[in-house]
Amino acid sequence: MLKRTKIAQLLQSEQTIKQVLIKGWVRTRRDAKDFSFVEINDGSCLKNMQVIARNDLSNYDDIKKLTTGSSVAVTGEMILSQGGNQKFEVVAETIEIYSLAPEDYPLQKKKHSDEYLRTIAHLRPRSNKYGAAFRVRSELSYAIHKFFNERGFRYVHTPIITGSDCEGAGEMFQVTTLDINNPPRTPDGKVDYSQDFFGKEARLTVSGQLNGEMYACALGDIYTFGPTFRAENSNTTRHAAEFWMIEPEMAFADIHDDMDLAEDMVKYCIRHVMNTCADDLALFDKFVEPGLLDKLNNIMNSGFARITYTEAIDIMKASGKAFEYKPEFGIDLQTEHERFLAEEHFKRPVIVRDYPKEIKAFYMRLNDDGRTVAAMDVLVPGIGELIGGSQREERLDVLIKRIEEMGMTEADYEWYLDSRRYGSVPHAGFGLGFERMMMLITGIGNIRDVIPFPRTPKSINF
RNA sequence: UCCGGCUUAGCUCAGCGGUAGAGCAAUCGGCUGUUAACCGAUUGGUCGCCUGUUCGAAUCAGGCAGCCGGAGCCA
Repeated sequence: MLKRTKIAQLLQSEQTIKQVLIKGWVRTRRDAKDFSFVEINDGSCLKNMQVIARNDLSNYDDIKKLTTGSSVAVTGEMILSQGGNQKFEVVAETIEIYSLAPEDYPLQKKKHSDEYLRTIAHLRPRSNKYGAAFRVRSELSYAIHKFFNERGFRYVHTPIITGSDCEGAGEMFQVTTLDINNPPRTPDGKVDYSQDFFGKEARLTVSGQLNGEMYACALGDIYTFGPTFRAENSNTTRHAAEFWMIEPEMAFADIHDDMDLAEDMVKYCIRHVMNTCADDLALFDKFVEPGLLDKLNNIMNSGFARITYTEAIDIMKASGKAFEYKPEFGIDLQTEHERFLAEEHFKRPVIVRDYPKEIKAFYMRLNDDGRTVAAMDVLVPGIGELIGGSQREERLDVLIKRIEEMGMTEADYEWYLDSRRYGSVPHAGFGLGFERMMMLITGIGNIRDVIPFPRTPKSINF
């Protein structure tokens, strides 16, 4: 019994093969005089296998009806192709038709707009561009795990549902089994969450960081890699309500170790994808972002610029450039500032650190100057903020003071503060938006096009 | 959430007051070791929804919805 071989594997062959079995979907068919060319794609790689279907095949009449999108199994000999565009082709001995795609198959043999393909997100991975994107997504995921695993980081699964409404990273989705049309009430008229599934309010996580810190303070170096949710009404090309985030956390590490890790990880991931998805990246370089490969090589081979927030402000002031938001110490860096630094001034990724404490989260370590914290953001050309991280405040008294300063409730963080009560150590970590790295590596400009089924405000199809 | 733009055939768009057009796709036929082949023919739309102005609205006005881009929030 002949076993199926994937096209990606066949195309790596050094020589012709007497008998092969391939299975896939018809991309296009062209008739010649005594035979038909059928291009098969099985998703294993960008390239198709050209199949020669001669008119002496018993079901040739049916083969002539094969339309784009139809599914087939083909046996035959893989020979060197006479045509110039492919090394091999398969001369069919049998073609079994699984299913003919009717004429209303939505993917035509032509270029479609990304907006249209988004409306058929369930079929778009069958197109060249999206097939490539989601092969890259898979390889990039693997690269993340491989990078951390090779460095002795442990993979920690932090909860998706959280009872804490104070993870400090934005609006959260509520999770409840109560009947929202008729919820139980307490005597004073409020919703009685003691009767809800968890006995209290529950939400989808916006970050696993606080949990991750606990595990770093036990296992040493850890990372999380999982789905994250934000109920922000953000309508941009860089935000989604559901996205995947990578959050490493290192015990016995400071802000400089953190920056080293971030830079090493980005370079490692790019290298891995360039090595494993060369054809797919070539497509992006040709059709999506001309110059992409040069950009990626530049990122891999150049050191990331590293400056302090104060230096960044000075650079922008000295540039003479007219910014809409005037650079002054104390302002948050706007999109235009990030783009200026990464794209115009340094022309490569930049890591900015030591931000004013007022514009950063409570858990970031207070610097000796008393007015900045050991936070760092990695800004990349075209994307803006790819990574946000910090050295964490490990001093219990300073941390409690920061919680008070920011008007937060200490009682909500008792379990978190335990890590500072018992064997507290310097530690640091960061958060990386997985889809943002996908955009960086593929050149695809919209986050909706690097997630299989994107969830954004007013949109939850499929 | 704010600002701007768009919504006409399956797709991409033109038409911008007088009752709808192109290219591509699809279908049919022809030609051909072809390369998202080529040539010919055919099919295909209550012009996003609601209200109004007008003798007459795809076209003008108002409202709504959806989509796109930018900004904010951030990953």
